[in-house]
Amino acid sequence: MSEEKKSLNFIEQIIEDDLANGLPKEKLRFRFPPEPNGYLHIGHAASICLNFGLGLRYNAPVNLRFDDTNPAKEEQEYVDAIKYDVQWLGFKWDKILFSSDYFQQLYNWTIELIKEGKAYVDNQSSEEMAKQKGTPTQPGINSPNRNRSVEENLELFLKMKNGEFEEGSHVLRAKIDMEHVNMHMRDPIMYRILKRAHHRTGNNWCIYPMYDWTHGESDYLEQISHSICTLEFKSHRDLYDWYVDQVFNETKLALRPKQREFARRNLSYTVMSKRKLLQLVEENIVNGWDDPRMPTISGLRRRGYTPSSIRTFSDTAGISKRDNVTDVALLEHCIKDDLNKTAPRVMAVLNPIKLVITNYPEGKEEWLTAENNQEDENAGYREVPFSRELFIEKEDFKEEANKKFFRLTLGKEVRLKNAYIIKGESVVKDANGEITEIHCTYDEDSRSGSGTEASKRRVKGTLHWVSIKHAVKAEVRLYDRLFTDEAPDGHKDKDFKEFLNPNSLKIITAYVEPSLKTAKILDRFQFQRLGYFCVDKETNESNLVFNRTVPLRDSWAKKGV
RNA sequence: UGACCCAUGGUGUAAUGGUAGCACUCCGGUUUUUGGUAUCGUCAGUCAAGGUUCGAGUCCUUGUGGGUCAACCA
Repeated sequence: MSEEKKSLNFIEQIIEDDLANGLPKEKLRFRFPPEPNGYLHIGHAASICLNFGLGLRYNAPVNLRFDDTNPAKEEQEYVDAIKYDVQWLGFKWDKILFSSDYFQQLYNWTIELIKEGKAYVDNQSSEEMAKQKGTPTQPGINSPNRNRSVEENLELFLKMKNGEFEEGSHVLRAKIDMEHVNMHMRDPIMYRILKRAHHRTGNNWCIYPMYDWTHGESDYLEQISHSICTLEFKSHRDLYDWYVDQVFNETKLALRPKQREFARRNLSYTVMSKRKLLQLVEENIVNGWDDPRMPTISGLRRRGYTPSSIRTFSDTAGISKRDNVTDVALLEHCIKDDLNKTAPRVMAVLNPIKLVITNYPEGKEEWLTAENNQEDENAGYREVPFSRELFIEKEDFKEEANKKFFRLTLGKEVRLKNAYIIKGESVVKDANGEITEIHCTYDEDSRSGSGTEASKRRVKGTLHWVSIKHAVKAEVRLYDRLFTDEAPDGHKDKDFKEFLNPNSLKIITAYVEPSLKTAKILDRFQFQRLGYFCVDKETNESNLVFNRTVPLRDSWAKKGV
């Protein structure tokens, strides 16, 4: 066997270079650092698969670290959901950690920085400070408070910490360079006053460190070798490095973490920003974070996506540094490919019309053997009931049709899947001319698997069906893309909600074979000839609910039009 | 009137100075008791102009296009 040479992505190349330049392999360590202010989505999955994938590849630990420095937005509910999603995706973290674990250490370091004259308290309004900050093309000017004495800074900062000042009245700033070409280096804020309870530290603190002053230091404390984030943090890298430099102590913690950036993953026909997803939830445009139309991990799960399909998608899409919009067709391909191999086949009729087999004895019923999954030889068989009156799909019958219509018409034969060959004979119509029943006859010797000559006859079409007497009613939710535009938030002068698809959810009543009575929440099936479906969490004793994960490819419908 | 990042088929990615490849999508053929799957095939790409080199998608220069940066958010 020749080993396949898999090309490295640019992050792996950076790591390989570092290893080649002397970084010991045992020092490799990664982290996935979500802020617990919302649910994880398919874009996060890219980051999760990247970081945990690196951990697997190099046999290195990966921490799950919650970046929880803003109590105004963060909640325990999100922490729990994120933990669940990461493990559901199939990854194991080394340690579960919180930036808030480092508040005291951060505070201690801050005192040192103030003593070294590298940080100062500023009590100007945010408007004043913004004015002094300059613009990307114009340098800023120094704050009048920039040269407070160390003693005064220490005293003011202590008062900030002790809650003696109002929110917004004072901040602590790093003293770097107001003329720096990088805006982030113009005396960035390190601490602000927030008189709010934190979901973990309660009311212990009323000053909270900012992201930049927390992230690199957390990486450093955890000795993360490669801190991988998205592109918009690129310009934060100078600050990241500056902060790490301030506390770096080779004898205590020898490894200096390295921030590297990759492009976030976008998906066509949806939005990925947490703010916009939150808006969809709060305005009840969708039914919660786990609405099956949402690109969240929980939404995809409820829709019927498997962890493996999401991992395959992330790996296949890859990573790079350029803006991208990945075609949702790739995601759909990944789930279809997975489910094709694993999902049991069943019969369900979504749009029923009655079919009567006139030469089949009234009152007779047979239990026919059906293969669960011809792609999986271990999947076995089940029994499905057959009788004189069945439901088939309305679309599977036409009174008259051309040669390309491989379904039931008057005078022609088709096979009923797992059952008999039938021939269309006549129709019954109501006063409006609508067909209410189709009458047909069956060939008694043609039963599937019976081995008779008649059973081996080839007919052009095969239809799925359910026995009316035995069928189980089920609610089926048919989903379409949430937006009608490939990039709903890619239009400068239009709100993304203008592109909402009014038909993204259609609820119907369907009839399914009785074996489905015992289906459990999250069980996935292929409704033959229709698509993949998954049992919804709202299923109960009296109401069986299915979500359509994705339809089967339909090359007939495409040509049909 | 700045700095930084990016530019390969419709989409996403690979080629580490040496045959532009893979996957998805689209389209067509074969097989099929799912118009599914499988399988075979077609179409389709290096932003532009210069330069270096025996040789450039790759290196250099200039241009063009896109993105990021001025929250007491992360």
